[in-house]
Amino acid sequence: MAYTYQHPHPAVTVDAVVFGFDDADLKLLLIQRKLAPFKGAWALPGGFVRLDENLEAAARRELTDETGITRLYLEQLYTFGEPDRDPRERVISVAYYALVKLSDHALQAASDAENVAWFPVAELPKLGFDHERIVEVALKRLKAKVRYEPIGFELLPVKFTLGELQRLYEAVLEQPLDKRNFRKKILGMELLEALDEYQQDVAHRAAQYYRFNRQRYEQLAKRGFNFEL
Amino acid sequence: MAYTYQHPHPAVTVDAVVFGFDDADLKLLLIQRKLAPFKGAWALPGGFVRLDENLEAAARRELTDETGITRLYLEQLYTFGEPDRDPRERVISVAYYALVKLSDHALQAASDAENVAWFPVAELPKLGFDHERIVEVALKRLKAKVRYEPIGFELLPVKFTLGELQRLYEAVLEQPLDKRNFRKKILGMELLEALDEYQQDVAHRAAQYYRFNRQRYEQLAKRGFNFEL
DNA sequence: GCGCTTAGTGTGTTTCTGACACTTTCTGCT
DNA sequence: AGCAGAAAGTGTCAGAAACACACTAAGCGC
Repeated sequence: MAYTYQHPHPAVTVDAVVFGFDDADLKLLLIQRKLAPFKGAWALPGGFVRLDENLEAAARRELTDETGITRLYLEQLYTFGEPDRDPRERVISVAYYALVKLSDHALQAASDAENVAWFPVAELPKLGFDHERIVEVALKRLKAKVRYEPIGFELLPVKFTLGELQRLYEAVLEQPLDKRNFRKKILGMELLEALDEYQQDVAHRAAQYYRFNRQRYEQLAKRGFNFEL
Repeated sequence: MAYTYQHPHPAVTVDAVVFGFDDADLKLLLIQRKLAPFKGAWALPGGFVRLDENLEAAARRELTDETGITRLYLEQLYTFGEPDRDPRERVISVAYYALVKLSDHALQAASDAENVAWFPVAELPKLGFDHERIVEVALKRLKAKVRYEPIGFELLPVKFTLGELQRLYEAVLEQPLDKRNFRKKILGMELLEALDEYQQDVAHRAAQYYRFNRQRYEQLAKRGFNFEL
């Protein structure tokens, strides 16, 4: 079947930069390409947009198909459209970045016969297309956004300790934070609920679990409150 | 001439939200459509991306063609791709926002037989397509960005007074600012050069002119300085 | 020379930021 | 039993930044 137009049309794809966090490193989800171009190379999950779906739906669909991931925070990142970024034809890619709770989506290997793996962002392999550039932009955006919107919680399980939260911020911001100041600030916002629950089976004093109260955040945000770290 | 593909391709356009400032209001540049759909309605300048040009080049070309504007600050805003946003066919629009010095591009009417006009952002006409949504996103972005990057200067002439600068910020942020604190803060950054030049022919004390020192800003930015207002 | 208009200027208070070190609790090893 | 190791949890002080606030200076028109 063929599709004909009076003017030339570029192809449009979505690509997703999917971040996860494993209590030490910020990680990125990549797939190994089965087809040319860049056959065998690692690349961002993504694919062509269908004519009847919007861009975000396309990103979600591709992620589910290629990696099995379903629940995630997804936000549009930037659109990459250099004429030569794909050797086959003119392809414009609308990139998204996503944050997932690694605990939810354990290390399921390949879902679709494709090779899928998490890489620490500090040790990424060479990527196909202009995907290294896309990752760079995504990291910059994540780093900026995590400071003024409470999106860090999307990378943690529902219940987490303040230590885990701090390590997450340190990994994303690539700088150490002072424990006392960090706790003072984050608890002072009154967005976290302390649970009557503590770590089990740890070889040191057990930390208390907390939960992010999104409802409360949204109420405060309406009244002009700004998350800031 | 016809173009044929094996898979359906959407059309891709660029649209630009062009802001200007006239010493009182933030303004937006619109064109009146000559053709269906939305014939006669006001809309954002924009058009189809050619296959051999990148997205930003397409935005610049359309702006020059439709409005005659050449020198401007241009940055990608967001990509809009709801399946039904254009009644003709599936059209994905990569939106840009631009800041221009109104003084440079005086009220040249129509350059291309098209009707072009500046509207105060508070008094926009109904717009075609989903362009009202695009403007909304652009305003939000401008409001956020103007606080932590020195882009406000793009809306002013090279030489400006501190009063003009303050009025610009007040217009963009939609809130009054304290004159003494504003001056203290902006001068404290040492990004403005005071010129030996004063207003002429004003019916009150003449204000001194200043100039934004971009070089200095870039040097400081490299060393970790953050503009913030 | 008086009235109108905008430019230009400093201080004190409060709030926020950032540096900094010890005690508590739990496990595992001897 | 007790000691070593590891991370949790906790408060204060000093300097910096934010914010509120009101008068004098200069130029023009009448």
